[in-house]
Amino acid sequence: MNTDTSIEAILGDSFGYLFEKKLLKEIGEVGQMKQFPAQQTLIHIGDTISHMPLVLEGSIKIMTEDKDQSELLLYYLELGDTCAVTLNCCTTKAKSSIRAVTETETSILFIPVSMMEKWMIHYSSWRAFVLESYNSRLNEMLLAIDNLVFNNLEERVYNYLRDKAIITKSKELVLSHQNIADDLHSSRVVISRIMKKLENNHQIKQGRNRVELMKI
DNA sequence: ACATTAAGTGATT
DNA sequence: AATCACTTAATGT
Repeated sequence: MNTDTSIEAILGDSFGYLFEKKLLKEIGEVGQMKQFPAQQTLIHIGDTISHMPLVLEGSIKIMTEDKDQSELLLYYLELGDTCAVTLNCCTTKAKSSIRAVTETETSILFIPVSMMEKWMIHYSSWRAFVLESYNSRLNEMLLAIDNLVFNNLEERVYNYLRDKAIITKSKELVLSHQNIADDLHSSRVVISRIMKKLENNHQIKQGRNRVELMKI
């Protein structure tokens, strides 16, 4: 899982159908593979980004943060994803406007910005990948905004739990009401009441620091 | 046994 | 829906 040969293997599996062999080889040569445990902050707001991440394993939570440290979840990055906001930061040398935290154990391949500019010019498959990725990130954000504006908190909480279950590939989640409140920019008390409701409607079962989804 | 942290509840805005 | 103040329950030392 951390030898050079398996970087190639993972690359082939995840991106083989996307990129030509020559580009895959360059990615393998230039990319730095790194592993992170769950719940590790990778990018703080205000950080300057020098490398672009390609997610090979696990998932990453992308969120905004305001002055009082309260957060709002924007979207998740999963296998084969890259961060659109980072793409922007890379090309314009701007500072990060988001925070990135690993949600599960994660393997990431870091690619220097200089390389990605070169590839944009020389590989149409790379260009297509970057544009596609930018597009799907934008769509996910639109969904998140839609959810935020048009759904009540109860639906937002349920959607949040469902998404989390999908990402961790488990119906049993380990998290506190406070965690949910932070991600959804709400308060613990309110979440507790909503969770009670969901439990009474047999949509979830819950205990201290754990939630089980009944349907998926 | 005691302290700490998570979750539940009624009242108020 | 948020905040406060307080209770109850679960866990760690």
